[in-house]
Amino acid sequence: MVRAPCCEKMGLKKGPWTPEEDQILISYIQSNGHGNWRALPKLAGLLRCGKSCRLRWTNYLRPDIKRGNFTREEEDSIIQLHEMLGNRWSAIAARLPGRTDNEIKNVWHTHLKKRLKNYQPPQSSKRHSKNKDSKAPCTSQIALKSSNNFSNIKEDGPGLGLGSGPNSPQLSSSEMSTVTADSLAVTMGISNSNDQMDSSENFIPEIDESFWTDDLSTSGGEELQVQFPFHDMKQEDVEMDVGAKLEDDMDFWYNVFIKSGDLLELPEF
DNA sequence: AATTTGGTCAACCGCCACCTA
DNA sequence: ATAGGTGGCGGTTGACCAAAT
Repeated sequence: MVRAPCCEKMGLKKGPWTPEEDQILISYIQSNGHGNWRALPKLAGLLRCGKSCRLRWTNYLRPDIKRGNFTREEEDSIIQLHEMLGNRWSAIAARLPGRTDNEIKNVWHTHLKKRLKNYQPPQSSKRHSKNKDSKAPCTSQIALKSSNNFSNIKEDGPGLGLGSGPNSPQLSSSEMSTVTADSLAVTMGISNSNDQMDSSENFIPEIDESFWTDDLSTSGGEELQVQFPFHDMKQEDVEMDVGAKLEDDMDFWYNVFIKSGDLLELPEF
């Protein structure tokens, strides 16, 4: 298939938008809507390609866009959502009213990655050596703070919302599809089995797309254990949260038990 | 004061999925 | 079934600015 040319035509302007162009675009969309982005610039009298117009509108001119710095709460939400969704910026943006995927992506790369990087576990911690790869997710404190939320976030389509991101629960997709429980009983625990984390660099298993399922009902009484790693937390924080002293050879995971047949309340977005 | 370095963010690029004929 | 058109997405770039040297 031959790709349609975009912005290749000579005479189409590129680069920053001027206030005049903005005004033209706003006026046109306000009175005509944006039925066809490709046709829009010509109809509106703009020397831009449709793609550029759409981007400008969705990322900057849309009336419902919230300008200004991100609050701490918003940043926390982004971290948490990124933990679950990975680099799916549009999915993250859909959960943050008034924020665009581009904006969130920028904030992630400029602020939040740094913020998380600074969150180093103590050198003496055993898990530290296991997590030498900086690419490994390091936002497990979010799971600690809000493990209940993990079970209640709805994906684009119906599903458990336990996340297909890099730090997703340890479930095979086949297991997951049968455990579309209606509710979660979230418990917390510590595992001291070293086989939770193998010695490979990326010990968090990947979950493929089939992880997500439309099947929200299930019968049977099986109980499935889902584990959230929080290997980057400071040991003392984990101990405080758990309310117990941790042994040196313990790995740091939350155990979440899903009981099928119960009711899972999904938030509305 | 001039230059370099680093951070920020708007915009672009290329790919992909979906829809329609 | 296939080609072409379109919108959407994520990665990347580059202009701009402020701080550091």
